[in-house]
Amino acid sequence: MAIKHFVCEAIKTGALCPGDRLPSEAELVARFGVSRMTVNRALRELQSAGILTRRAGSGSFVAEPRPIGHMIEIRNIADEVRARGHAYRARVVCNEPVRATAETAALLNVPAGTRLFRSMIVHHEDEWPIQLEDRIVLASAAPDYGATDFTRTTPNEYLTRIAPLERVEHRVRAAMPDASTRALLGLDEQEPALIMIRRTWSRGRLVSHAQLTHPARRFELSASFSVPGA
Amino acid sequence: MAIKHFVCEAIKTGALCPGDRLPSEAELVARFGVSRMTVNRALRELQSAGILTRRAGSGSFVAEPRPIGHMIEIRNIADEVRARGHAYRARVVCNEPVRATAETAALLNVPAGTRLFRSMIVHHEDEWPIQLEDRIVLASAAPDYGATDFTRTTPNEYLTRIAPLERVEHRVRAAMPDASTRALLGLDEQEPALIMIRRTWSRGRLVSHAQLTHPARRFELSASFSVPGA
DNA sequence: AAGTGGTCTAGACCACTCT
DNA sequence: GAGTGGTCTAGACCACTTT
Repeated sequence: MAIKHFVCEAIKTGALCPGDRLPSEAELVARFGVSRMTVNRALRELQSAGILTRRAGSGSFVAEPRPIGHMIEIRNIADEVRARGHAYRARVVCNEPVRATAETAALLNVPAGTRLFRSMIVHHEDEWPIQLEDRIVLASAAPDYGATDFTRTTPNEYLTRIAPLERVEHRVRAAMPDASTRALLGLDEQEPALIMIRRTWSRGRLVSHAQLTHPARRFELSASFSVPGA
Repeated sequence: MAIKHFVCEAIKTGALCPGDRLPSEAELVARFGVSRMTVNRALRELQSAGILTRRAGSGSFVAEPRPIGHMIEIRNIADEVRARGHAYRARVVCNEPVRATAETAALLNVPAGTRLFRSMIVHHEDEWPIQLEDRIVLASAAPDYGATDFTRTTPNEYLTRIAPLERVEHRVRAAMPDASTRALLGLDEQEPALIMIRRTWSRGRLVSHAQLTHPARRFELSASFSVPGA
């Protein structure tokens, strides 16, 4: 439908930004020469897709960037910690431009030698390490990644802000961490870790690969959802 | 809206079952005394919610039981194994009626003494144990649970068939398994396990609590989703 | 008071499926 | 060919928000 396409394109190209008001139904009726029911349906469907918010008496607005967390509640770890009433602190072990090696190239599905950033960050809850984040990022998709202060903003926050998130994939497994990981997370020798591989796509490209290692004792991944319509 | 409510109630009460045909739009127009656009919108919204499937020229039908797996792909373990081209086999360690103890009562949020079923099943992929399923089920919600042959159908399959699934919750963590679990899964002493707690609700009640233990080496939980509209 | 979206009506034309 | 859903029109009344 022409109207949905028009609105989606305007959002993609940036002509319409989150919070912006759309033309009213009446204006779109005039502009596209269709009936109001048609305009109304188009906008209603975009609303139910989470792309617009609408308020009777007020107008239709481009929705804020989508909340990812509905399905797998791995949101912003800093917010999560603070929501529990604890202090959040991050220690940036490294954050530097690198060239893709054979292994990292395979992880991001790019040629060896591609410019990447590699960061390792230990996230703390009240001084307790709760996550080691080992991430590689496509430099062309996030040119300022290396200059970002990740004690103030998390990589995930940064990436979702600069690049529209299209797809996320999580894989979770348990493993015994290696010695250096144990040291960074302050783990006992016998303690297993919950490892999540999180890959994100933007503008059709796989842009980031993160390995998130958690002490098993101090972490649980949860997902909960209702069956729609039931 | 009256029509959506009518259809949903008919499905909930069992008057309409998956695969059944609904009255045509014209019939609903006559029955409810509303215009066809109203009927059409109601049915279209139920379709987009995944409750109906519709085919032009043919009719509207109650959709098959919903695919749970979109968000967390823990589907039917038997199908998963077979999809990998391997043989699936289940060993039922126990499956018996029990009364809720203090602990199991707390897990299902029922009074102690409530009638339950308790089953323990080891799922195998080509003779390799890949999951220990330790489950308790509300007997009043699944009266035939104890008489079901779980070498032929999985508990999850059985439960989703007899009770409309309303809500699922998953919690995942890593842990070192105890000795009896190690024995059932054939694990080494040092091997961590990925433990998923899966709780399911039906008709407003928490009906099942399952602890699924997986050898970490042989298992990965994955979830992948696209951002709608992006 | 003017403008907005929310909802509904009565009618129309079409492509498709079923027989 | 009869019946189905897919889509659209032109008009209406309402509750709400904004000014």
